[in-house]
Amino acid sequence: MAYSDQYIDKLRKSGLRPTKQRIKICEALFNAEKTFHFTIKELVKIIENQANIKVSLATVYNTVHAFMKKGYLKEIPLNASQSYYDTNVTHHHHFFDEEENKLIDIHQDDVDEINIKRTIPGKKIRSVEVIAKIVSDNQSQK
Amino acid sequence: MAYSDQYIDKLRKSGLRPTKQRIKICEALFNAEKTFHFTIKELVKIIENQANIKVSLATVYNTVHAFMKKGYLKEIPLNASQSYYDTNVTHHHHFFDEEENKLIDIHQDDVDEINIKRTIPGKKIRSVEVIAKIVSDNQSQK
DNA sequence: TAGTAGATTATATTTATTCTAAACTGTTGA
DNA sequence: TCAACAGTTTAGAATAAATATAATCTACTA
Ligand SMILES: [Mn+2]
Ligand SMILES: [Mn+2]
Ligand SMILES: [Zn+2]
Ligand SMILES: [Zn+2]
Repeated sequence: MAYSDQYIDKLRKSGLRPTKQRIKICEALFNAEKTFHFTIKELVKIIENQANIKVSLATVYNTVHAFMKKGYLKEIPLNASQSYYDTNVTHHHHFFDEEENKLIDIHQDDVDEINIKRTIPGKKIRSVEVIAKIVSDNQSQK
Repeated sequence: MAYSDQYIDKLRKSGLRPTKQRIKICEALFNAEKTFHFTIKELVKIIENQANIKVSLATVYNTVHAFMKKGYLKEIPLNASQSYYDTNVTHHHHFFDEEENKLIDIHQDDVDEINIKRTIPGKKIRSVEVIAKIVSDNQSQK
């Protein structure tokens, strides 16, 4: 299993023991062709579908938090009651489709440099993220 | 009470009955010199401090939602477990101080126009908001 | 001023997330 | 090789924000 080995390495290098559960979660998150956005509930479903082993909910939460701390996942702020996570950890922005409750990546290059002409004394900016909320365009019917 | 009258008007014009509770909540939200950000828990505290009448938690939630629907409040997306609300309903951006868990307004004029060179077919942009996360700057000691 | 739609309230419920503490397992070094 | 142990998993309990319920109350109007 080439993938497993790769994840075992990744986990070991991160100081995380490569357990069955964590390797399974790595496969669910990082085997995908493309990066994607997910909630914990959705991730649990993905794991169940690819299931040969069972992973408890607490472990899913623990692992997602551990991976965030290591920089393998990002949390996306949305005005929802549940957290959204992103396997794309590069600096980028989002459309949020309010009707379908779906996040769409906007590549950094697709947004002109954001220049904030204001500073807070003693503080520095750690990240700058844009969320553009989108809805159906019904004007374009004519 | 000039303020009360003003809020009674505002509520009536919005099709909301001007109840004692709603007027009280208007006073808590809109008497302030400056706009501000709050959580439900904080709003409940503000009301309690200015208290002459009691307002139940359910009514606070109901009223905040009603005011949002009318455009008197905005919800601010943060990766927190509770919703933040804003009495500043103009288009603006935010610093989020991750250490103090505090939002700071950035006036629209303090951010250069945000140009997104990408569209989603059949969708239009409803809003574009920037969140800049800030942390203590310890490099600047020298 | 009575009737009614709308509003408030205490309380129960829902649901995402975190905590607990017992059982289990990957790692290490003797 | 394997015992020991720190790290991990787990079921289930706890927490807390938010919403639902349904009985009571009240602002409005005719
Ligand atoms: Mn979290
Ligand atoms: Mn809400
Ligand atoms: Zn993304
Ligand atoms: Zn604001």
